[in-house]
Amino acid sequence: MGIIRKTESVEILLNEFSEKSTALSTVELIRRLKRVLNKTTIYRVLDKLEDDGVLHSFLGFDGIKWFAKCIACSKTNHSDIHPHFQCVSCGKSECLDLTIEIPNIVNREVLFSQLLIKGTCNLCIV
Amino acid sequence: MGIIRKTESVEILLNEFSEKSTALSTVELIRRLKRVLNKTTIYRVLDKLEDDGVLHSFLGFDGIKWFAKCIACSKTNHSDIHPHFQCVSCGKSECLDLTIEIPNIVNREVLFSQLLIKGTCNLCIV
DNA sequence: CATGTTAACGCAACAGAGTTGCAAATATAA
DNA sequence: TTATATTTGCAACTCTGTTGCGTTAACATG
Repeated sequence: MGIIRKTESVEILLNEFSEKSTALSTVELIRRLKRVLNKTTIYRVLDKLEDDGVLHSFLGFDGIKWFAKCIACSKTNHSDIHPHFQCVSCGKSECLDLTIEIPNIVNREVLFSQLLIKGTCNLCIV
Repeated sequence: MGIIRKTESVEILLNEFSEKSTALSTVELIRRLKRVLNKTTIYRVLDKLEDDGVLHSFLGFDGIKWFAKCIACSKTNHSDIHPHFQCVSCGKSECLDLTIEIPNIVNREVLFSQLLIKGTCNLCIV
């Protein structure tokens, strides 16, 4: 896979991620762009952007897929092993600038890990 | 919610978890028990067992829900904050007997966290 | 600039996990 | 044993995500 052509769809989607640095769910993107892009296109472009190391993805607590900009990833190495935070109040997800260390586990080879933290975000704490 | 009656459905489902201590996915349980229990019943009983602190759940990398026995949970306090491991080869998930410390995050209140580790399990490492 | 090739798109239909409403069955208390 | 309230099965549905295919458009080449 990988991005080959610079199409309008790619531009539109990348534009959504350029403004804020919070993560966006597929559901939210489909809702926002339903007048402009077909949902199939959205899913396909997101997958390609992830393959290219432009975006990374994770699953929220509800099983919905979220995407966010990659900071130091390449096509071959997705190095965004940071935790993600999901707010129980407003539902927003965001990347956390933290490094977590995954301990070695006996008899098992660790390939990847995902830490998802549920809580209340800075805007929802009254 | 919570378990009120000791029904046959509850017994059948608990029996599935009594033999081994690995986690079971809803999909696997529905497949195993399709002759005996309706899938709606399976979902409902699993939810109740979780509410009662008998089982706990987590989402696998594919977004499918997994359940496993609780060790030290009560109705009001689900204390199974341990990592879960999912094998990329055989697909099995299991609880890891590790304690991970979630760092405090500025301006955010942490309520719950889930660490999911993807890798190769002891049986699939050749 | 015109044209051919091939990737990307839109649409519709589909797939799979999980939910809901309701009538029938069953556990439990009286 | 009977009354009552919970639980179950069924069917239909919701929602996220995927697939096949004909059409559109990006881009390289001449």
